Amino acid sequence: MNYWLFKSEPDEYSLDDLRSEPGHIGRWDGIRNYQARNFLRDRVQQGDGVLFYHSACKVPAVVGTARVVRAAYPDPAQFDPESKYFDPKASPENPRWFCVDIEWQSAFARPVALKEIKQNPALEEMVLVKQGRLSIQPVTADEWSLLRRLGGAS
DNA sequence: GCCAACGTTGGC
DNA sequence: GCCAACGTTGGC
Repeated sequence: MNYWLFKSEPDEYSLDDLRSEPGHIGRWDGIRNYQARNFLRDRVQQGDGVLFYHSACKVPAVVGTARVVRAAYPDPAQFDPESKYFDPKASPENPRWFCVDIEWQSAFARPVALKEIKQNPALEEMVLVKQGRLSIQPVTADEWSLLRRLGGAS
């Protein structure tokens, strides 16, 4: 069982959007960064915990949690010429990009802002702090527990 | 909207 | 196989 932090722009896909999906399950697609792709493809397992992070917005913050319900499979959008995520170099025989399915789990009583995370000495080793621009990143069990506590998760 | 941090691409 | 150009990400 591993823990992750997934970033999403709330204007594109927010935690509430995930909750609104049928069965509270949504596809985490559109990842087009190689470091993030490699984590998604090689390391993210069914049952893993996900901190849901809102990026590129007024108050970047961890806003809740989700759970991985399906491990990596080829992102269908890469084969769709109509999609903005279309990749002409990808083929079903040789897919380049992957996605997972996640299930909404909880919304924090209080979002934990990036600013607050950066100021907390217990969180200074988070990838979020050390390497800013990575949209899928590993989180330790201690970081997971602390973030949930700070967010007032039950 | 600027630009810094990464990784990939491709000319030579 | 070097390295400049390019694409993506995302805080500010």
